[in-house]
Amino acid sequence: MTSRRDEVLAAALELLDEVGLDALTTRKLAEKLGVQPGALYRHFDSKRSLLNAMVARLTASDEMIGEPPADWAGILRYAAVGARATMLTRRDGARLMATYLVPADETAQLFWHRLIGTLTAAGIPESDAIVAVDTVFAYVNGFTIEEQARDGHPADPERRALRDKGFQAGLDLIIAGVTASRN
Amino acid sequence: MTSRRDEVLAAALELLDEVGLDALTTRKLAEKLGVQPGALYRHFDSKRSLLNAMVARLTASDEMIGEPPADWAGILRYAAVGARATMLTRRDGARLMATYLVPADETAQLFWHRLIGTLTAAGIPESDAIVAVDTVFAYVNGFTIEEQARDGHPADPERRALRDKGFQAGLDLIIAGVTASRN
DNA sequence: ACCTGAACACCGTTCAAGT
DNA sequence: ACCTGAACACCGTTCAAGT
Repeated sequence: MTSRRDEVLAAALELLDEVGLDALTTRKLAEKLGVQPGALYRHFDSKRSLLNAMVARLTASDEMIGEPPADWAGILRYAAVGARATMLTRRDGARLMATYLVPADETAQLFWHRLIGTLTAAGIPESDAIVAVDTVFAYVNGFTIEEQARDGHPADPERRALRDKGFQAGLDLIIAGVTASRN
Repeated sequence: MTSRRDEVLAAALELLDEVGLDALTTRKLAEKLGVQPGALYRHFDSKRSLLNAMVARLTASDEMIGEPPADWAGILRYAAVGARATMLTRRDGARLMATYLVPADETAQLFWHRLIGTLTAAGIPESDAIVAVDTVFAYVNGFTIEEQARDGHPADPERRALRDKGFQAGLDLIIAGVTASRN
């Protein structure tokens, strides 16, 4: 049931963890699959489309742990923590997702709209909700790209715990800003 | 008085604007300089060290326009706007700076410490000041990397004005969060 | 449907040798 | 001090041909 394309994708994600985004080459991927470099182009138009597919795969398997909270602040925090967790599942995951997430991605669009909807339903004006969501995700991207560049993969658990604390603190700051701007 | 090294650096920054970070190759740079590819290695150890030097050059010419404000919120805003302005001077400037800023860079270290000092002098506890500064710069990086990936270079003036407004709104949100967390 | 073989136009980097 | 010439081990991608 798993297509050859899916197997290639799985191998590509494994290779990403092994060598990192900058050293992820189509030729190494072909070697890992026991195949000639050109054979990959039966499954993907280009390296870029391969990387786009890897991102789609990551965001799709974006299983959130635990139940989503009911209040808007909890939901926003939950979404941010979930996005960061997805990025941290793979070496250079944040840079990969920031660079190769296709803007017209349905799942991402839907996700964004639902978040905005949640905040407006809680009484936040739509323009404020958009600013809040965009700010939070710019922060998540910036924070996690820098984190993975500095710490490598996998980061040792102590450093990870420290980064988690720093991330939460910044996230809380932004959420406090949203609350403050509401009055 | 300008060393050959400086000329190479200037050509590299020109080339960056012309082709973008991903297409910036040592061979194109050599051609632009009318020189064989190998000749560059008299001036730089590697492509990476070239890119590091380009970042250092950008951050050094980080002339701030106008006088810095006196209040901590103004100074934080001023620093964030200045960092973004520097990134926007070159195509892919944000990604370049996020990827190739050497962590031990003296200028960057000093800049960071002075900012923290300003906030603590204004009565903000040091741990809060660190969170505030780190959050703001993660935001600046994340926002501007995404902006340049989407808009290209140079961005047309209308889009730029729109991005500026969005950026300011997010920045104000974070600063409101710092203020709120102070009480 | 999937892969091979072979090629094409590129990369970053090294190093002896020239001026 | 700066550059040439030539090489080495790589890249992404195409395409006819095989099974």
